[in-house]
Amino acid sequence: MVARLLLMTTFGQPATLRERKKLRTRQALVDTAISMFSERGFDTTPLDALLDVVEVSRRTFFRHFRSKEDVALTAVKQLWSAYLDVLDETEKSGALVDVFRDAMLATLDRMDQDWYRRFPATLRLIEQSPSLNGHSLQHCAEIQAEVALRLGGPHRLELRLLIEFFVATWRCALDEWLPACAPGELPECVRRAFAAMDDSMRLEA
Amino acid sequence: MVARLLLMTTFGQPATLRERKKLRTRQALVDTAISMFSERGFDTTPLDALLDVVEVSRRTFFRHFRSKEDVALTAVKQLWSAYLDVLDETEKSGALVDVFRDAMLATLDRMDQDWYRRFPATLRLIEQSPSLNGHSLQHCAEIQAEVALRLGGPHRLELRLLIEFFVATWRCALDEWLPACAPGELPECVRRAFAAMDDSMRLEA
DNA sequence: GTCAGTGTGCCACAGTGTGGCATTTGCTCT
DNA sequence: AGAGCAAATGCCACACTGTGGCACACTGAC
Repeated sequence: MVARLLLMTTFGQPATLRERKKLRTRQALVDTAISMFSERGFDTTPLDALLDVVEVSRRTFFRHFRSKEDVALTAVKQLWSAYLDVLDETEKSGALVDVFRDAMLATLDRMDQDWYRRFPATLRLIEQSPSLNGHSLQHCAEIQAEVALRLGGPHRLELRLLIEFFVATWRCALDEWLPACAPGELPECVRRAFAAMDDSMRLEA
Repeated sequence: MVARLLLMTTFGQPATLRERKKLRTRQALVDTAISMFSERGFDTTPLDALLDVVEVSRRTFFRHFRSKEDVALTAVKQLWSAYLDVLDETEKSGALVDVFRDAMLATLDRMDQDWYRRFPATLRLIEQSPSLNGHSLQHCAEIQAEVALRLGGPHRLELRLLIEFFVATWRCALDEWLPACAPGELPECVRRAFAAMDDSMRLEA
């Protein structure tokens, strides 16, 4: 059992037929969701419409995803999950801001082409739907707590602040990137945003 | 008509009986909501339970508040509304971070005793319920956009960053304050958090 | 082949939020 | 004071999301 789990997580393909089938329906749900929500709007597309297309019962959907928002935000969650992985592998030395920034750049480098197709669409959905925005922000908060844990507990005020600043800067970078959404330009947007942090603290009225 | 509106907004008491009555039921909803949610939990308290106690129909409730979360977050919204007022009255000079911080200190000084009773309870509700947390974060985002508007448009990357940092710092200050929640200590928490901003940027691994 | 485990479908239900329409209640003008 | 008007409210029905219970089907192990 342990060996099979390792097989699944190390290479992309799960060993058993059952698990592959499960992943197929999951993937179908994610893909169809993104495309239907993008076309008809998130709030104005009932979940049942998605389920009819994918031919999956509501009960099954909610065994795969916690909510309608959850399936729409899959790309975002994948990014942060990968980010935590990168952070675990990174040896931290020097300024923590740079560690956070470089880990994000490394993460962006890892994401595949399929992700770069879904992620901008997801950002547009978030922009358009308050409900998605709320869930997205809340997920960011959970990630922040996770990052704080990995760096020695949330007790230090300065550390908590820095992590908040990091995520805030990342969101600003996304806003700069969103209009064009050229995959190659995202790292540059991230670098620009992080470079602007110091100046922003010194802004005069 | 205009005169009456001015009367209402300038002094706390609206002129007409109708408007006072409206405010009474609104206030009853807010008070009862905070107390019921605090006692029985936000997610585990059906809206109908609240409506039965206040003796208000669902239809009426949703003419006063946009959602169940909305009524629970009244204290938070009051704070930010007052903050925007203070910001409008303030003449901005010197470092913008200080302007933001001082405006918040001035706002805290303005809030009345009733607010200081409800606000900590609201924070605990937010901490406990993911749904409330999401709505609260989204409201913060709306306020950020509003602040950016009042300072010359959201186009400047540095300005957007600074506003994000300000709100993030405020949230950290709240986290420091939350355990004790002594009204007099909140300004001190705010000052400490803002004082820690620079150090946080220089944190080493 | 049998049997356990698990993913799934179906049904019913609770809870939130909205639209339409009638009713009441406060306000205004004569 | 009384009639008319506008606003607030109540009531009913409905759409949508999310959950619990139970039965069925399929996969994998013995």
